[in-house]
Amino acid sequence: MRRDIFQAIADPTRRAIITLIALQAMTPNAIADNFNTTRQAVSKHLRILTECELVKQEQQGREIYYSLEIEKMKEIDKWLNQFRKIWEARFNQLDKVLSTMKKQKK
Amino acid sequence: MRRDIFQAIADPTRRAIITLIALQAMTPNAIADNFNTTRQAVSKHLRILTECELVKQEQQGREIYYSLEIEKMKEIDKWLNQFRKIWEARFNQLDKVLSTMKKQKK
DNA sequence: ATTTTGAGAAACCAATTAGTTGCACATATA
DNA sequence: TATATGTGCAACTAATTGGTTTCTCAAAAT
Repeated sequence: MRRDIFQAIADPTRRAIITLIALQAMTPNAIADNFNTTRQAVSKHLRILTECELVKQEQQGREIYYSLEIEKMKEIDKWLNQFRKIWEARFNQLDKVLSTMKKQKK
Repeated sequence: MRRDIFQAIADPTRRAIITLIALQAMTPNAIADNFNTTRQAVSKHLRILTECELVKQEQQGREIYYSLEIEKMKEIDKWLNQFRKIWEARFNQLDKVLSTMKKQKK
């Protein structure tokens, strides 16, 4: 069962977890407190996020702190890049149209 | 059945379709030729992509041309923005300062 | 006018998913 | 030492998913 980053962020709960631990590491229990679900369900999400290396863990006594592997998020950004080129090209075209309109106005 | 853009791009075939029609509109049959699957399966993917407004269609005789709604892709970029701030901060080596502060907090 | 082609919709199926409950195990705390 | 707490894992379930096959309909081609 190959885990994929796009599949990982497809679930709204997982996206919320990602946002939650982006700035500070948290334990599964602390994370679960923020959702209307059980700790075990959160644990499963964390496992999926860990499998695709979006999240790293740090054991501290009997607690495990989970935090975001921010570098991995860049992969989405990288995929988006091909489309960014397109929408920037469109914007430049619009820019040309607008400047042409301005010239005609004069 | 609420359609969500993140769920839409979770499937690898759908991501490939998006890339395929990003630059030029294509018919379902033409799209299906590029994959090892039936036209009907592609048709289902296109329905999902249409439902979340990632794709628009243009009828031309009995053919239907599908093309990417590039503006919608910006929503992913918008969501990524919160993390972009973090990785840019990390680039400025601010992360070391922050993690030191967190440890002292404990 | 008949046949071919392009396409969506419905019914069905196997696989996967997100969630639950119950368990085991290690680490704190009394 | 006995108990409470934090966690992961396995088994199970209901819902969803991606795919196929079959059907219908409309537009082109013969």
